Amino acid sequence: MSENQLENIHNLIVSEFAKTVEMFDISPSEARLFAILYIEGTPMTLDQMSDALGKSKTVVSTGIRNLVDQNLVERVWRKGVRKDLYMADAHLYRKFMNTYIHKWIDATSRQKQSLKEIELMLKEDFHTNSNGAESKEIDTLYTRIKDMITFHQSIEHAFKEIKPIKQS
Amino acid sequence: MSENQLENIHNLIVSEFAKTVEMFDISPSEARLFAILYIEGTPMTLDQMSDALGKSKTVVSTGIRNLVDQNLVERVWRKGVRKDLYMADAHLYRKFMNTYIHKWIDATSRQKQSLKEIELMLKEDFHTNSNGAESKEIDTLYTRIKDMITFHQSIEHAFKEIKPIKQS
DNA sequence: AACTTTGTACAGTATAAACTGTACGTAAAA
DNA sequence: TTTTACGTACAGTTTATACTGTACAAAGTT
Repeated sequence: MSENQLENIHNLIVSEFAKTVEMFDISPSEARLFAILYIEGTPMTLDQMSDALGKSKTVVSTGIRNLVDQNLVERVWRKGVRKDLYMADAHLYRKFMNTYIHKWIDATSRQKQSLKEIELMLKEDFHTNSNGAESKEIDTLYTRIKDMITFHQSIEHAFKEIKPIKQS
Repeated sequence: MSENQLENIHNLIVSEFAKTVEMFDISPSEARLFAILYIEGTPMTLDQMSDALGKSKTVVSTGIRNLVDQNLVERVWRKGVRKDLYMADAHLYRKFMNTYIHKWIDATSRQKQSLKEIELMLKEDFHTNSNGAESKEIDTLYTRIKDMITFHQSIEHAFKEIKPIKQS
């Protein structure tokens, strides 16, 4: 009875935290996998995770690989244990938030660059030869591109403003 | 030839900007719809958008509704025009970034609250009656919940640090 | 060496999301 | 009023995603 109740609470915590992890662009299944692993605290095998997640071992295998690739989970070694063991990284904020911020900054600066290149193309091709109807569209395109670049600069600035916080 | 080239550039810009819009959790199709509308600058009808998007009118209809619901697009009225006209809001940063920040802050504070409630449940149910094996699990759960709450506080703090920027 | 066990690739299946076309209510035009 | 045009609800279809189970390679055990 109390046994069961504790299991319920455990489950509640996992579900709640999985939602948080999902917010960082991680799929529901993998988010829950991470949550299970994180809340467990100790290293787990694929079979244990498969049990806890209620999904096949294949799902866990590929899911774990993605999480490892994203540097959120690491494989640990323990003497005398044959199976692979995995453990969630404890530094939640550092791992999640910093990666997230960098993802935004990278994407936005890359896209800003693309827009600038397109802007150049427009300049080179059309600053001489443009009849009436065309030149009007070209003008609006210029305006739009400028606004979009400003937009990206604002985004970049916003995310750069976030300072990494030291925490466990 | 130059006609066609301009169309190509137009298309490049749309594609590039659609990627940006997708980053704000908007589906690819709706993101492109917004990009088309934004770059066009002038109000468009459903049929025009359907043409430009290359998808059926139904898709545009539902897509536009979602964008309107998210306050990114507004219906405009023009004398003598029978069809509905829609226009993308020009205030990119204000509309996208502020909504996005608030979404994060709302979600994280809500989840933090849930975790605190679960923490209370744990306290009430288990501070007296806990045998050995159980009490160990309860302890780790406490540690985890505390860490998760700290995590949420850091997220909340980070997003609140972003100041809204005034721009077109 | 033969025999187990473990992790993952792959193919097939189930579930979910996106899209199309028809049908219909509503409102403008004749 | 009748007719035409517009927007959207809905059902059906296509396409993408998530998942399962088998099969196999690699490593461990006897």
